[in-house]
Amino acid sequence: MNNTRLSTALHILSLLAHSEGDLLTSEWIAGSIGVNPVIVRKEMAVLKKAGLVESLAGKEGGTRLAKPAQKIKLSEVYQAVQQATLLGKKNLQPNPNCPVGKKINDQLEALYAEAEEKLMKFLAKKTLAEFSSVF
Amino acid sequence: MNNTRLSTALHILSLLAHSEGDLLTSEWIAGSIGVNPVIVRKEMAVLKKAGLVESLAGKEGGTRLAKPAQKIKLSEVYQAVQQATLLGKKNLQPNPNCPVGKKINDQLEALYAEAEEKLMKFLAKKTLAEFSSVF
DNA sequence: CTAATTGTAACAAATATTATTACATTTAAA
DNA sequence: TTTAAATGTAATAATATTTGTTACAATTAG
Repeated sequence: MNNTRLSTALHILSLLAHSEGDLLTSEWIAGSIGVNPVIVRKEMAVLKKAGLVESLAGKEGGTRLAKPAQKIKLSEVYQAVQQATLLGKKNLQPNPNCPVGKKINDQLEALYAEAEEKLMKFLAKKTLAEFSSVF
Repeated sequence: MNNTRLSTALHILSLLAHSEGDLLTSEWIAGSIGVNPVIVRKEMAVLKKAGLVESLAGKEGGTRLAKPAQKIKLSEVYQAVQQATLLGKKNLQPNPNCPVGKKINDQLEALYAEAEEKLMKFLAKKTLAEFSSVF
């Protein structure tokens, strides 16, 4: 995760959690994060697909949480934005004629999956409500 | 971690764990991984700094583990190769005039640090010996 | 109607990662 | 003592990923 996707998503969701159900525009949110509004809208598309937010188009439109902040687990947020695996890419071209090369990726996959599972359990214990309660 | 650094490091270390203390050359290791020998030597420099391997220069030179595979924890390997934080970068330019923007990075930092700590405890329970026992 | 907004595609710019070349240095062995 | 085989590392190039931008169609309240 050498990117800002999770940070951006949590920032967006924290703002929405504090908006009391009011619709916030991508432009307004972008101003708080310090990024381009299109970045926000793209991230919104991802959060929307995951059922975390809902948007209304058109004048006076905007976005709000699709369910209470108490019911949004941080694991859901992570899974929505996640692309690459937590611990990295596997090896791309291991040599199948080498006993290690032949099996390394299975072994890495197992390790990485287990690590990710542990992380999910950790994040599942935390809610957006808790995370954003300090603001 | 959208890179292959940990995978490469674990591949290298697994080969060394199976070499019975024999010195392996970066060229040979590179052939098993399927990357350029210089990539291996660069990663070696990192593992060496962490005290996990030792190298001998010159003809008939190469690299071997600096301590038994039973004593190398995967958390040590992770910490040696890690650059970015586990869950990503913080927001770069949050708006300090916004209550959320002002504190978001502290909050993200706390969350990310906790997640990383959990991961370290998980990886500290695993050794290179276990990881490479299947080869 | 009109103005404000979302949604998204297409493209550009910036950054990060991986690969390559080159060569100085080291060292065993012929 | 010379040579060949290594490491170590700097410099640079090539790729891939991430982030930013522009443009515009579609939607909708007023």
